[in-house]
Formats: sequence, structure tokens, C-alpha cells
Amino acid sequence: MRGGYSMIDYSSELNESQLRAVEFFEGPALVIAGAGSGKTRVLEYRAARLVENGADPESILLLTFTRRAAQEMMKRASRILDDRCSRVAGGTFHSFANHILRKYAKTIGYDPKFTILDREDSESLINVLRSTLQYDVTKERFPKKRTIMSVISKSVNTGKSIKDVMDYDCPHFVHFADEVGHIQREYTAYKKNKNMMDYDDLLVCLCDLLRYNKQVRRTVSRKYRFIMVDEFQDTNKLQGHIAALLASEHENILAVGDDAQSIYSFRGANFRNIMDFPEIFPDAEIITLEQNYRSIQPILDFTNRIIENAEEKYSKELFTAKEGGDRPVFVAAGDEDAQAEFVCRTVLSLREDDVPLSDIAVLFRNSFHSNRLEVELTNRNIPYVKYGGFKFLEAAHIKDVMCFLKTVLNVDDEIGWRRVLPLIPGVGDVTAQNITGRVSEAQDYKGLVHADFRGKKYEKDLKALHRVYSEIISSESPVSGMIESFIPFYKPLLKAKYDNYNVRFQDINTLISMAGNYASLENFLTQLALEPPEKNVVEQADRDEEKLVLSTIHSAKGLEWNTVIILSLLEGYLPDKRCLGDKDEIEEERRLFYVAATRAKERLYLLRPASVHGGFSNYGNQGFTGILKSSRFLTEIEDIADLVEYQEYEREDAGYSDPDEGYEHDSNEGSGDTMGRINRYYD
DNA sequence: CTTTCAGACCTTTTT
DNA sequence: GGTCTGAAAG
Repeated sequence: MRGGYSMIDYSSELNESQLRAVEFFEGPALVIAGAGSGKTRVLEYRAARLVENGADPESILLLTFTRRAAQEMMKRASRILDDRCSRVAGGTFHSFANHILRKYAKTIGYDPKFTILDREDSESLINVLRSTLQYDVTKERFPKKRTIMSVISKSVNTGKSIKDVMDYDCPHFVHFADEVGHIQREYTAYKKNKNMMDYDDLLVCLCDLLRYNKQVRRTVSRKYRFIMVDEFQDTNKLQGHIAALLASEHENILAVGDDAQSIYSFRGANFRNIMDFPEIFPDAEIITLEQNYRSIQPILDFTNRIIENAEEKYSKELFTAKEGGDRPVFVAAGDEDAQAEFVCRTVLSLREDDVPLSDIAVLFRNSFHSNRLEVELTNRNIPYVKYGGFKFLEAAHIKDVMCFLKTVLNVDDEIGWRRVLPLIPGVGDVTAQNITGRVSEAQDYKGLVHADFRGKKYEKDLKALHRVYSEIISSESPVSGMIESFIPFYKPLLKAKYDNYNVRFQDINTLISMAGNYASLENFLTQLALEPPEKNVVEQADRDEEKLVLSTIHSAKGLEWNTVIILSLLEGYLPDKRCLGDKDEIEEERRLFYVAATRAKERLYLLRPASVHGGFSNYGNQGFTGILKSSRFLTEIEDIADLVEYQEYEREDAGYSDPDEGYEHDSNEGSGDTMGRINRYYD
């Protein structure tokens, strides 16, 4: 296929390198795209261009990091060309795997109705196996379910052995490598037996399917004639394999990524994957995008400097045509409350200057870092949405309902039963296991009212629960109806367990309304597992109102705002305290900071509270005030004093007896001592 | 034998 | 807020 006559003047919309990528139709290509260099633009225009050239939209596959990203891009591609672009196949590796595997499940020994385990499901299964194998009664402390799960997952995603992963991630447990391996084998067998897949299985099974089944590989590869992979630096080995297999028939694959923005190694991603691309595809065309269209020069000067200090050197130095503008502002705030207050004031004053709230983002390393700010925002009635951190589905009460639904879908869902049954007073782990056994034996809900349980104090509750299932089966209710049938049983238990049961009950209503869109329970559960909704986004129904964005840096990936405010630039916060001991992890933290700072178009605020309460904890052990150093990512920049403007901020209504006290050091004239201040401030 | 409850300790980041 | 442990209560 060659570029023919076009209705759209691509050359005026794109720069030379971008155009080269967009018009690269045949063969493998790797686009190394710096932050803000318009890589999504390239993908959008390329999709449009391919369709315009006569490619069937459904033969174009766009693999992205989140589903939202794929949808956004297709929407914009449709705007560039026309509606045909909305038919482009797109989604995450996981959702694509789900799609293909439902079709070919049988060829790999699965039933097409397999269920998907989310992380918590997987962990509780691990826990069940851990106690079945009696590893929970070892003399020595045995790794917890979370640790076991992450070791197994990392081993699967990176192709390393359990022992090697443990050697690196948790050397203090490495002598349990055999036991963990044993758990993994049991875990794998169990899932296969019960027709379940966890997130990793989706990738593994797809990879195996394509690798070992020539027929399927051909069919699939021929269907998707043009493959584009976004955020290639955050793919892992397994995903790299899948991409290569998908392209095996035609090699029309275009991968886009930035080695300087790799921030997902904790889930097995390796930015060196991007370097391996030319090895898999020796003839790959390499295109580099270095012109930044997002940020003003002073911001770019600063962000270039962050990444310059990386151990591994990167191939790009970004430049922009956006001259002028203010330098990033470093703000030394008295404490976290002052920091929060500064954010509120800044946000409000920006809004006075016509910067909409939704064009301002507050970014932070860990979800809980914004806790204080959230209180302050609520007090001042500043609306916000928060991305990252806890998901809606992770709330205990939502999990309860979800597990109930799993048992409705499948009488034999042990994980579901193990959560639903102990809700009943007097039923603990052991009794739950017995009841589950009876249900499994009968392959019917009547196992709940087995003779064994006659006369027990929980008999009545089991009967009530049994009636709930009977009602659902006889009425063929939609998903929302199933949840409604569960409520009379569940509500009293919820009420007994939590003081704030009212708030929690609201969530269940939200879940009911979400379920309203699904006719099939199976689809509902699959969708929620593949695309878990954000907690706060779900809670706030009034979505039209303009809102300030709060986000973890990880969730801010790929996005941009007029103004970006980065919280708590402290050693222990960013870099996170868990990463301090490891060189590679520090490097990843640096890239994280780079990603955060490069989100800003016009204004960048770098906040640094002098003291923090409660150390690093988010679990309420307040009362202790800690002093931490400024983040090394700031202090290591030698000419930082030239790159940023220095400000101090003390809380205004903190009740100082001397109103001037907070401004004792105040001098905003940007003296040569700025660097010293950033370095030494309160430490 | 099972459940429950108090207290210690802790989870980054996400499909 | 959750998870895990040990020990008291049922």
C-alpha cells in the first residue's frame, strides 16, 4: 500500500518525523517519542491515514495502556477522518487477550466461559492453597499471600525462575522458593481445573495460543494487518512476544515509546524491551520525535535536567517552539497543611486567571500523599476528582457483593463462597469450607441447607441465603435484580459490621446502577475485572462540574495539563522510601518524577513541606512530626537555582501569635542562595 | 474445635 | 483503613 491522494493535508498538521511515522505503512517501525512530542497524535493520524488509504478499520489493532487511552485516540481519529475510525480494534493487551481467548478457548483446553480473577481473587486463592498445603503453620514466618502472588506474577511476566525473582525481591524468603514453586503449581492447576484465568494467564494463554497453534496465529495475524503498540517502554517480555507473534504474518507493527518514561517495572515491564525491538525486527525503521509541543521552554529546561542525571543515558534532548513563560516554582512550605493551603490558594487564583480547574493537576507518588489536601479541598468546597489508589471494587462491601455474584454465576466458585459465607455470624473459615464442600458436592445451592447444618445457630441464615439464590434462579433477573435480591440478606450484616454502613450502602446502589447496563452477568464481571472503575470517579455523579484533578503519577501517564503541581518532593516520598536502597528502583523513581514534571504545559509547581506528620504512614498513627530532606532529584541538579524560582509559604491561619513569624526567612528576590535553601531547608 | 477480638504491623505504583 | 497472630470466649 502506498500513500495516494489525500483529503487531509497531513504535512501541515505534522512535523517531518511525525509525518514519516504516520506514512510508514509497511514493515516494522519503532518510534522513540519524547515527552509531549505528539506520539498519540502520530497514532491517531496514522490510524486515520490507514483507513483513508483503504485499510479495513477492523484490521487495525491499537494496543494501549488503558482502555480509556484507546477510546480517546479512536475518537480523535474519527474527528480527523470520519466515523470509520471508531471501528478500529483497540484496547489493552489484557482486554485484547480476553477477546481472542473467548473465541479460541477450546483449543487451549479452556471453556469459553472462563472467569477472570482480579488481584484480590488471586490472592485469596493463594491463601487458600497456602493453608491447604499447611505452609501457614511453619515455624518460621512464611511469606504472605501478597508477597507470594507478586513473586509468582513477576516470574510469569519476566520469564525468570521463582528463585531468581525471590533472590532479588525478597532474599529473606528465598529458602522458601521450593514451597512457593509448589504453591504456584497448585495455583495453576486449580485455575485450569476451575476454568479461571488471572491477569497473567490472559497474556500467557494468548502467547501460547499464538505460538503453538499455527492455524490460529495465521488467522489472527492476517485479521490484524496493522498493529500499533503504545507505551512500548512499559510492556513486559510476555507482551513483547505477543506483539511479535501478532505481527508474524506481515510485520506491520509500529511501536511507540519513550525509554525515559518507563515506570512499570514493578509489574515486570522492562524499558530495555524497547531496545530489543530492533533485534526482533532487524529491519525496523527507527524514528525519533524530539520536538516537544506541550511545554514552554523553562519547563523543558528543567525536565531535561532531571533526566540528565539518570544512570542510563537517553538519546533525546527535547526542544520546543514555545518560548517564554515562567520558570517552574519551587515552594518550601512550612508543613503539609501549609502545602495543602498553598495548593488551594494557587488553584483558586489560577481560576481567577481563567485556567479551568480541570486543566490543573496535583500529582503525587503514593495515593495517600493527597489525604491532607483532600481534607482542605473539601473544607473549601473545591471540587476534585482523584485517580489512582483505591479502586471502587476494592472496598470491602463491594467485594462482598461481587463475590456473591460470582457464586450466582458459578455454584462452584470457591473464592466467592469463601467470602460470602463468613458474612454469616458464627460461620468462620472452617465452617465456610464445609458448606462450600456441600455445595460443590451437590453442584447446587441446596447444598446450603444440607442436613449437616440442621440445628446450628447459622442454619436460619443459610436458609435465608438459599432463598436468595432460588429467587434469582426462578426469576431470571438481570444483574441489577440479582444484587437487589441479595440486599435484604446483606443489609443487616453490613449494618452490624460497620458504623458508616450508610455510606457503604450508597456504593451498593452505585453498583446496581452500573449493573443496569449489562444483561449478562458474565460480561459484567469480566468488564469490571478488566477495567476496574476508579473509586472517586464513580462516587461523584455530577460529572459535568469542572473539577481539579488529583492523581498518582502512574495514573497521570500520557496526560497533560496547563498547570501541574507536584506534592511532597521529599526523600522518602519521591523517591519512595521503599526504593531508597536499590539503584534501579531509584532510577525508576527519577523517571517517575520526569513523567510528572513533563505533564505541565505552562506552569509547574514543585512543593516541598518542611515537616510531615506521621512519617510515611497512611494508617493513622499520627502525632509524630518528621523532618525529611528535599528530594535528591532536586538537589542533585547543580544549577537548580537558575532553573526554578524559589518561594516560601507558611500557613496563614495556623494561629501564630506573631503574624510575621512564618515569614521570617521570607525573601523572594531569587538570590544566589536559592540552591542552598533548597538543599538545606530545615534539614 | 471454631470464632472472634485486640493489638501489632504494614501495601507504593496497576492490568 | 487492611491483614495476620495469638489468646480468650463460645
